[in-house]
Amino acid sequence: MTQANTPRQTLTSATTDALRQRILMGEWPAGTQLRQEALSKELGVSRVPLREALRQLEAEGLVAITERRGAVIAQLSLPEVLELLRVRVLLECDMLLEAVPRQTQADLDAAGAFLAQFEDALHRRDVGTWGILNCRFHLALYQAANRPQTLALIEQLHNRTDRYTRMQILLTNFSDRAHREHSEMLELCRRKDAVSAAAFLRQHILNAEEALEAWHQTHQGESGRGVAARQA
Amino acid sequence: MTQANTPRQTLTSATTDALRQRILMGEWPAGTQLRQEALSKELGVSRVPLREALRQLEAEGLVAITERRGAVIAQLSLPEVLELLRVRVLLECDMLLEAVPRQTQADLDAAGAFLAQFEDALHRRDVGTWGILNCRFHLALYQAANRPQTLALIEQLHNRTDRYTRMQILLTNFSDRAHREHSEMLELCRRKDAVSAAAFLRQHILNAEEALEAWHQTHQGESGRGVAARQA
DNA sequence: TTCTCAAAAATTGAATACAAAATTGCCGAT
DNA sequence: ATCGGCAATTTTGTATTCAATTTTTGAGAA
Repeated sequence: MTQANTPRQTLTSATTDALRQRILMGEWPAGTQLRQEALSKELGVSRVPLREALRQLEAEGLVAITERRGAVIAQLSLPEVLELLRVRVLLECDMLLEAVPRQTQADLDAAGAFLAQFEDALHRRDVGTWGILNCRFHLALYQAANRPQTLALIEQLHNRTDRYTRMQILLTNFSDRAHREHSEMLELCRRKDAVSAAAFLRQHILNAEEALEAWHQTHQGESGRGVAARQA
Repeated sequence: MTQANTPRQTLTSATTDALRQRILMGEWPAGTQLRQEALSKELGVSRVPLREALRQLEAEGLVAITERRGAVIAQLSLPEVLELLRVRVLLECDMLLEAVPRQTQADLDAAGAFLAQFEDALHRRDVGTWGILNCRFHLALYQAANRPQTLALIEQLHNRTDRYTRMQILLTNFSDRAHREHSEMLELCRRKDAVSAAAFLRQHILNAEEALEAWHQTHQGESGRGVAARQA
């Protein structure tokens, strides 16, 4: 469609990106089997680049490959999600502390733009887009810290956890609260109050953590091993 | 050799493990081209599993794949190494604080065993083994925290950074100092002094960071873009 | 009916062969 | 000596084929 004849991007990379996008949009519930034959036919590629893409996504933690049993959408238990959220608290607070003093007007505007789109997706109840914008907003805030490696790590952590926080927020109608917290965080950044912003960010992630834990308490044993049973 | 006829492990996994091991042992300097044809022939596998292995190692940050130019051993600039070391400080200190109160005698003995092997490799000047044992020792200390996901993240960070800290320690003859610091850390864990142990760990990583930075100051412009020119 | 076990079907893993696209290096012309 | 272009190497992608393993199906027995 875009560049049928001259593939500037390798098929493997394009396949990886397409799959990652669709996984992040929540197209498949956790635990879904990804059949090589069916997927490769659907994407219009052969099995070789598809398998390379699956390997890459496995290393990113988005799919799980069991030998001779193929790939499934990665599934995290509640303790595992809590672990990763805790790592996010550590990394993101540290990043924000360094980013705030360096943030230019353009940085703040970029984050603000995501916040606006965010609100829009919220009203349309477009959960997939909502999750992706949530990640983009956070990353935009940390951009000014000028630490690309750490930023990439944080992005991967978001990719692995957003599925769960998103679901939690959808089911508990915490979307308004999350949006208000985001606005408040951006406002603190505008005021160059790095310490308060980091403290707020910490609480923001811990809130999601607690809500996820509480939801799991009341719904335990309802689904399989994983946190999420089905979605969308 | 071990199981020629019945490969319980798939070739892709075996290839990934073998390549990771050799990369961590420092067999190839950073930036080395990995030719698919040559490597697959050397490992006795076809190109398909080799390419899947390279994709996986790319996602782990050990090799870098440029489209249509193939794979090279990953190369980090000094700022990038410093970034990752800083992430390590955050994660490892947090882990150690949680691990120390839960450490059993068996945990401490396991770490101690690595320390002994460590000393041995040091006297043999076996830098590759030294680096791997360094990682194992650290991971053994965090085992009791019972946070497998975080542990896996820390292991990946070690895999990406050890090449550089190892080189720095080799070139500056800091190996004795590193060993003394490790012994001291283990002793603090034995005394259940988590706070001191974490503070010591923090300083331990920051020491490596500073030495790396100082070495780079005096040797700047000597090699290419990366921190390391050649090795072993 | 339900359970168990064996055969069949489906799926994954891997090798090989072949084609196409891009990069690299080399060679000659200006 | 530098620039442009051609050829060789290398990477990338597809198709085909086959082996090994898992999953499903189905028949027979309790």
